[in-house]
Amino acid sequence: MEYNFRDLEKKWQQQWKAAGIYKVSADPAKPKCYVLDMFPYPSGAGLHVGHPLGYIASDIYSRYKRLKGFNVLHPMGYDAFGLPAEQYAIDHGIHPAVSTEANIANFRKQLDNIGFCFDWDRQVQTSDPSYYKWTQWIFLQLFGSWYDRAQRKAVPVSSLLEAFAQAGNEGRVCPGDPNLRFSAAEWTGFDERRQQEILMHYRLAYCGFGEVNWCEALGTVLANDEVVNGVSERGGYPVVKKKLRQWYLRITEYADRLLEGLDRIEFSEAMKEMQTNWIGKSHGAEIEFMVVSSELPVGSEKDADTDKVTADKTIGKFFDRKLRVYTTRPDTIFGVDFMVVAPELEWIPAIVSPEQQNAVDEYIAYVKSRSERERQAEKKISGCFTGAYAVNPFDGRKIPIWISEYVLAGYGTGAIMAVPCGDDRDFRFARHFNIPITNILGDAYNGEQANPTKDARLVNSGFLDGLIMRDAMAVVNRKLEEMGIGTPKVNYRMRDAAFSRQRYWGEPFPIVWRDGIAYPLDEKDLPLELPHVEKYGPGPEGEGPLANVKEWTDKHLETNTMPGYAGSSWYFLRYMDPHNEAAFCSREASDYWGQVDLYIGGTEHAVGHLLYSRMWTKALFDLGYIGHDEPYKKLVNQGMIQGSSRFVYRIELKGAQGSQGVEELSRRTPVFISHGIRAMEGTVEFHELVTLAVRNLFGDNSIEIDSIAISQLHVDVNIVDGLELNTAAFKKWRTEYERAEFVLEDGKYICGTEVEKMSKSKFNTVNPDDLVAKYGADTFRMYEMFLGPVEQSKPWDTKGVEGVHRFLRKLWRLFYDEAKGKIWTTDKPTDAEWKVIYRTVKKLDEDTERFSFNTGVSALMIGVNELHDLKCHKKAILEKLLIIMAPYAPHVCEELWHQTGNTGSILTASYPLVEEKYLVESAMNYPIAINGKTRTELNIALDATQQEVEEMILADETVKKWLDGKAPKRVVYVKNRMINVVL
RNA sequence: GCCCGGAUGGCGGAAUUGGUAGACGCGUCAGACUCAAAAUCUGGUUAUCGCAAGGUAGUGCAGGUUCGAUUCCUGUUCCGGGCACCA
Repeated sequence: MEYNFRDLEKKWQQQWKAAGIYKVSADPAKPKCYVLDMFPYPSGAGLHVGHPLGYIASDIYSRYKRLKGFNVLHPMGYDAFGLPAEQYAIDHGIHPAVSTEANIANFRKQLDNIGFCFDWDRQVQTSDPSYYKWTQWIFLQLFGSWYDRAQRKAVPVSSLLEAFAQAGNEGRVCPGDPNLRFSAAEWTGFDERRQQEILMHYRLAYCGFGEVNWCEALGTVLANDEVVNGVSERGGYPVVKKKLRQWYLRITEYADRLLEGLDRIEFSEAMKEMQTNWIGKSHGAEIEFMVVSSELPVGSEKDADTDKVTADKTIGKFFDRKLRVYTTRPDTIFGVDFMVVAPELEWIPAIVSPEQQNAVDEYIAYVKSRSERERQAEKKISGCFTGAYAVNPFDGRKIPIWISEYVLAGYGTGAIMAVPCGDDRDFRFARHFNIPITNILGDAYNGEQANPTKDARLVNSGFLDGLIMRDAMAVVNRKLEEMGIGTPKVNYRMRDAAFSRQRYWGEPFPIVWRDGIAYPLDEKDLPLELPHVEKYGPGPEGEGPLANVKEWTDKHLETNTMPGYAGSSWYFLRYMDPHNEAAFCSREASDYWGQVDLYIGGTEHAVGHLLYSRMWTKALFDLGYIGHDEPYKKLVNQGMIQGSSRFVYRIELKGAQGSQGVEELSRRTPVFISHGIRAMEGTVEFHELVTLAVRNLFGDNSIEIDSIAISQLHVDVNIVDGLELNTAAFKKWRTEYERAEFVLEDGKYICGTEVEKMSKSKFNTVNPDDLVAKYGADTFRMYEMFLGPVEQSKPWDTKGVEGVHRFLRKLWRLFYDEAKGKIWTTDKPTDAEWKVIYRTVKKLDEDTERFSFNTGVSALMIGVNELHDLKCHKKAILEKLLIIMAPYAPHVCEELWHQTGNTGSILTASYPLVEEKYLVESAMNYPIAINGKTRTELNIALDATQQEVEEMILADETVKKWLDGKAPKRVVYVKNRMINVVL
């Protein structure tokens, strides 16, 4: 009986399906375990070998936990709304719902091939109205709530209405407009419009205005992804910033709780750091400066009594507009040499001097064409003086106000005070524009480099002179507050999340507009279904495609749709109760399943999905809909499987005088040169070699080549073996290469190679289906795990898959022999055999528990090898092996489980317990190092004392040789580890 | 530019807490079986010097801490991911 993986895998997949063995339901008698994958976006390209990496890991863990007696929830679904399907629709006229369905069917087929234990009855699909009904419903909860800073939680907006009517907004700072104050009487006096406007400034989901990438030529808003080098990816048209009405989520209100929550969840330190940096909490001060139109004469600037500047109308005028800056270093205020303001702030024109007008206009136009990324990544320093000055409130010094692209309007107040002696970027800016630098650091500043220290003693700093900078902060802050021109402030780098898209393929907002006021739809009107359209082009004025739908606009429905992350912000809850028509998830279900115990997915979601879903969870918790406020207990980040691209090199020839036909020839007959030959490009040998080869190819010795151009082309990795191109397959790959000729090295065509993102356009994708067909699902699963740690990124290489396949056959041969047939027995195992199996059980248990699947596979290989060496074919031993291996290779283990006379699925077996008595050792081979370098080994009892060890060591020949008659300085003896002799 | 990772033989990787660097697998070399091939089995395989015993170097690079560093610290190079409308 042989290992016929194709038949047995198919057989078990069918039987498992028929038996509904992966169906799971809440069972209070068992401990629960919720294992979740980041659900895929069903792209048209299908699944490539990178996708299943995380799925296999989670599948193994789920099966493992199930064997350990847990009730395991392990669902799967599709994140089905998104831009690619819409773009495909625009290009091909196929409705996104249609292409998405087809893609999902394909994904499902591919996933099923691999033998996952998903409970498909719980599948969710974000684009399904029965699902997005609840996305809309949650949106309405966010719209209907505000964040009460006093209680530190979200509460219904209705609570505001009562409070406002009684006490105005006293004690309820308006997050959207912090300076807003009104009394109860004022509130009741406001009309509906004003009241709604104010409420909007409180809501967790609110409407505001924001800048988008606007492409006039395409008449549409573009994603950052679709903008390359400042122009549209499609067509290369100019892209500018445009202000549009947008929806936002007030995630900034949750900033502190998102930070604190990190202490209670198991994310990697790197992930926590990324989220922490993204939230970017900083302590500092907001300071207000007077703005003046021209320089004040030296010596007249300060009023000695108040330390304030008084206006002198003859030499310049003060503007009404004050300059507010946010700084984390108020202690450096005497070192401020210039101010920098974000170029897009709308009040800039009001302060620009006539002389600077043109320069400023030009600069603003330039910045408008630049993306935020470009602005921050730019190494070249740019900026423009406005002609206006701020006035230092303490010494009256006039400070030039500049605009520069590196300051962003969205952060802090959109303006900074620049202290060149203490900040590197400010320093370089000052140097570049020849702005004089004030030294407030004394010796700590060398004039060559900024010094960002907080520990220097301040000089040139008026009333702060002599103070250590870190101590000076509180002093300045107190003074600023006294003078009423500054307040200590906690700032966050994180901005509110833009929550609307001018697109078709997303969830419609359950919002209707009346007289410019947004009203929520009634819950009973959900879902608000996406209308069917024939055309997917944008609407007028940068609106989404829904603005073209008459029935939609007639009802004054919101024409924006929700972004891709809306559906993924709560899907983990829907899995718990996927068919509930009365609620997004019953409290009973969410209380039972609770947090996701293990979440597996890529780091690319570090600051997007993983923050949004945490916020939604917190909001739902605050409102009492669920009982936990962090969605994920533990997160494991799978590495990205990159593609290993292969290249061929086509040459284009220019003939010398008398060989004009060569160009034509090389156009008609594509000639490819091997990688090693290309590497010689530019040398005389190269030219000669190619000439010779071309003469041979075309049978014409008179050919003279003038110049050779080489173009590098991606070639399908699947027709390359290692680096060697299968030239016959290459000719069949594309009709234009049918007549291709090759210039080989050592008789082979060697391809160039590069590690890149796996993508269809780079022809470096490897389809799991092909591997499963060739080696079986079990081999594929184990091979993906064996590649390396799940967390690590690596380029895909199919090369080692044979080894894993061989291992599975070797396992099979423990049970069946090709010639003899059945060889497994019911004999009683020896101690040595027990030792092997228990050691394997123990190691695999530890490895699986810590997600070290690659070493887990290795442990299984070692176990099987050792059992082979022992010629162990005993059922009692092998059965245990099958159980622990079943999570990794479920099909073959299930088959052998039944072959050895077991009834019932191996899935329901229970995990073997280790009998430690077989593993106890009394001695070990200690490595003996001399000065840290291992020189020999000695077998020493584990309970040996320091003295016994020293005696043994000193008697050893090798040690004696190294000691050379001298006594050792020291003998380091670490029990169970090693012994080091220090000379 | 900013934030976060990573770098170990020809290749993927192992070394879980600072304690034998290279487990396991691929590839490759030699051998066994075979008419032959496949499959399978046995042995070698970091480099270098040496017949060997054994020595020397060695975990991207340069330093440091330590009896001992792939592991900790400082600096640096290259590669990957993210940077707010791809998902």
